[in-house]
Amino acid sequence: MESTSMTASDEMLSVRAAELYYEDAKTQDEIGSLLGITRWKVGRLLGQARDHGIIRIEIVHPRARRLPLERELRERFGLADAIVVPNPSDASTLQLRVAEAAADYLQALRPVPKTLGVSWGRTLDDIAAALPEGWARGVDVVQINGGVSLNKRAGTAATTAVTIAQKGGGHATLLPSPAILERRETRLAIEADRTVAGVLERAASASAYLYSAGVASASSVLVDSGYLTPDDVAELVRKGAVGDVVGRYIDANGNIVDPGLNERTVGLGLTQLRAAQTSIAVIAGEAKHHVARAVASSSLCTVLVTDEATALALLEEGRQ
Amino acid sequence: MESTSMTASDEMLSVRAAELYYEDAKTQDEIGSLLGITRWKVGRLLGQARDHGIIRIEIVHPRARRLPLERELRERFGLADAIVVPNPSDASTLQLRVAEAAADYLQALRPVPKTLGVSWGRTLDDIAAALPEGWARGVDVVQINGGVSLNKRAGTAATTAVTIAQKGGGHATLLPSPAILERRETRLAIEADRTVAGVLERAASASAYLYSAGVASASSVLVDSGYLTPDDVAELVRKGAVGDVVGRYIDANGNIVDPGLNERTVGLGLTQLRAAQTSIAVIAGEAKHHVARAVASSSLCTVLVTDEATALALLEEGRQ
DNA sequence: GCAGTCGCTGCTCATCTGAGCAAGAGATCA
DNA sequence: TGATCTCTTGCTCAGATGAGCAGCGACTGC
Repeated sequence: MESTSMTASDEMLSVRAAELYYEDAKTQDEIGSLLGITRWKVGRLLGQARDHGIIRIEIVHPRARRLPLERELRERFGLADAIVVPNPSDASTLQLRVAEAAADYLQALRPVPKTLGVSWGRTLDDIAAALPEGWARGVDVVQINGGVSLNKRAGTAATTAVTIAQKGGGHATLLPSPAILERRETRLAIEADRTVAGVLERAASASAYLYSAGVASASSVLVDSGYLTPDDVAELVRKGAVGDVVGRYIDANGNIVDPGLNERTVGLGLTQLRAAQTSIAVIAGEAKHHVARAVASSSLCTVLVTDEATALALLEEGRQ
Repeated sequence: MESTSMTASDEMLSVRAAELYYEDAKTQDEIGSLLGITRWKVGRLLGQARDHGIIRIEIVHPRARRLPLERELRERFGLADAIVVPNPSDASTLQLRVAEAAADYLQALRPVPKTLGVSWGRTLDDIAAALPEGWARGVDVVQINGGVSLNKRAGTAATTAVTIAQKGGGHATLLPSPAILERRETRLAIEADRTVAGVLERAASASAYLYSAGVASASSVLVDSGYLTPDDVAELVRKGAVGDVVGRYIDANGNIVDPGLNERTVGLGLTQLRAAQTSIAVIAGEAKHHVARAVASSSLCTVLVTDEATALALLEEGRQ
């Protein structure tokens, strides 16, 4: 991306050449004689036109991706991989598109994970639905954070994990515990329980993780599920929370906001998540820009699946 | 533009190939081994992607043109040439862009016209302004329809012609007559006058014409100039008028709407205009779609300079 | 079951295109 | 003015690409 400025006449020639080349499918040679210049000059003009952004090439397809952005994300945040899908004109389908992309990625992931640790939530549901039957041959699934149990959506978390496992030809191991308990001691006690301890152990040794992130707001699933009150969340936000990852609230730097609350939360810890070989975060949408930044910049994930607008927002800051 | 449908898997491959080719600048060979297919298959997938409109290439530049649309216009309406400029995001600059394009075209017109017949109006003013000093060496300009004289913009018509002539190194011949007279006899009398007759003769023998078209509405320049009342125009519209060309109102088929009025109008007749070797109509903007269609489809011009939206509207009807 | 047809595949070959290089045209400075 | 430097230009050459063709398999109708 050179920023060499062009003379006005060269700019006009560039435009004419670009039109003849891309819209009229003429060869550079033909364009040369048409414009009275050599074919090499035409090639250079086209190059300049590309550099100056005069020629815009877009791939219009719901399943398209944005490779240049993916590369930038990888480089900027030191990710192993990044998946960026274009924002659909209809914003309501965005979550679906991203889920599809995540499902695609999961299916193509090599080496195929033996055990996949998953969180739960709306996004994970969508991914589970988007995965095709037989997306893998024998992938076991284990929940990495406590499930929903006390609200209307009871069972959803379980369904998600089971669906992913079934379609992947493996078994699901559920974490039979609330997401957040009222006292630290209770959490220690339940984690000491043989069943729960076994699941957590499995979770800790999973070969890959798949999770999403929530926004720190009153509409969070954790509030919805009754684990937290809107006031609790407001307090967390006051302390700097931008969102939650596997049930744990983090600030813009990816640090735990409320250690006390963290101590009452059941499931894989952020440290374990950070140590993972492969951890896929699926985070998309206007509201999640902040959490996405926190996750990406604090090494909480090795792979980020997101949308173009979020990717641009992440790359915006600190671009010279 | 083939309409061959693709299988879902080929479509996905097309998209991936297009991304790798256009966004990642990989060779078809590399893409082939990456996707596990031969490079020829990659080439074909890219071809299909282009055919299906998955790959959208746009040239982003105020002076850009839309060559494929120009070709379609030429073919559909049997034009000698067509110039289509992209619609700017800021609609207020559209007239300026089109005027620039018309000026460019005029400057590049070969053979260089010895005498150029021009009408007057806002669009012609803009073109005159857009023409660079010395756009031609010795092009004489002659007005082809009666000028504005009785309104605030008096003199504009003259200025337009003079400017074009001066910048082209030639002289301007003005038509010293009102656009529309009150009685047919007066028109005959004034046209019989030696001065006027001489100008009209010159106008009739011009080697090229440049004119715009007006919309049939109360905001027309002819109303503005006091030649017609809003009621007159309303009546014309009732009779089927879509707009005016060199002061003469035509219907959707390019026919004179009111023969009586036509008989009172001074200047080149539509028949003469239709017989011209080169007649350049510059018509752009939402409001002028109907006149543009009438002009293009009734052979009133051999060259049409317009904007993308208008071109699309013209091509829309009767597309199978 | 079998010939005919159609569409896809991989190939050859000619053409197109970009990287890199040497020469020339200006610009700059002493 | 002359020397030097920089930017542009036209070129060579190798690699990339598209057109066209023969072979293959699948499907169809008898």
